Amino acid sequence: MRDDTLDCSIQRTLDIIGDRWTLLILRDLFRGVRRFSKIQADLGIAKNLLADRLSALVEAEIVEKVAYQERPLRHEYRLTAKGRALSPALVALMRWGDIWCSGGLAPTELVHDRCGTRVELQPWCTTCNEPVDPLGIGSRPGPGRNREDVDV
Amino acid sequence: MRDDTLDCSIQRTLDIIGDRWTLLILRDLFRGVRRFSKIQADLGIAKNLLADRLSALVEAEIVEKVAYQERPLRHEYRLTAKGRALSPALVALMRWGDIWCSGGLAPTELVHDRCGTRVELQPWCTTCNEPVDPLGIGSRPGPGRNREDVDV
DNA sequence: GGGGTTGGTTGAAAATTGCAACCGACTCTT
DNA sequence: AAGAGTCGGTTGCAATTTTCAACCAACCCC
Repeated sequence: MRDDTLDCSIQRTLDIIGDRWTLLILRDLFRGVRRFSKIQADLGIAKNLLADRLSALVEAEIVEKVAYQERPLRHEYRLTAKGRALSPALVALMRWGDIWCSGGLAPTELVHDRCGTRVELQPWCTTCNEPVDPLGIGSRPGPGRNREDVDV
Repeated sequence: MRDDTLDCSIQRTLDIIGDRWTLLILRDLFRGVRRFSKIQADLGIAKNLLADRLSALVEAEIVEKVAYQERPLRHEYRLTAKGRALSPALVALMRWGDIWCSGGLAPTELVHDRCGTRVELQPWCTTCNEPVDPLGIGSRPGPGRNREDVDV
């Protein structure tokens, strides 16, 4: 569990969405809050920052700007497939908050349809076909590793 | 609106770990980089910020400070159970980066130490104690509050 | 005693964020 | 047709955070 200092997907991801507001903006988009003024009021974020973050998200193709009416031309922001793919990360952060910051009382629960109880995200070994303890996870260079230079 | 924001587990979580450095520090701890100077060199973070973040993490009981030698008394930082519970969130962020920021080719793969093969994140039902098909997941307001909601 | 390592602290500059005011295009009311 | 309101911003400035370099204290080894 020690070889990779350099070329890290967590780093790359956090470079894009790892500031104080972006994940909260994405949470609102997931929840269906898609308009500038609604997000701004919901989060209490400064308007200039929200404009910056949204245009960065559009540039990163995580979000797209779509007209929702013509006559006063107005746009809303929608998640792309790339943005929707962040769902597991938000779910994982939400579950952690439920358990460790809300006394275990979830504001919103994800449930197993069949039995009606909570679902978690669990590291899983596809070979052993069983859950993996976090401390039993190691890392190694993957196929996408090509650069050996710049430090994170 | 505002009250929902205050009551959201994602918000609570990001209040604690949602700055630019904290998740990267935790990534290093997961990877076994546990000493102040190693983390500092690895991330390139300013030393005063690293000290601040680490003490905030200790205060939040995500990390604990443990002596690793006596005679020059030195400490290292270790994840607590609460910290280790963030593993799924980090894995989710990493997998997203693998797929969307590295052309689908993971720079680093997570592997099961015991068998050496790849680890994925699996939705897991804590009641049935078995994996859940993503299509079998629903959501509902939890005991922490009821509002109209989310389909993350 | 000199030099090196570890784990920091301090203080000032630079960058980022928060805040309030303003704007343009449009609509709705009177 | 005037005036007020909404939406989605932009601008400029103050306040907060982050960065960077210097310094420090304890301890080790030579």
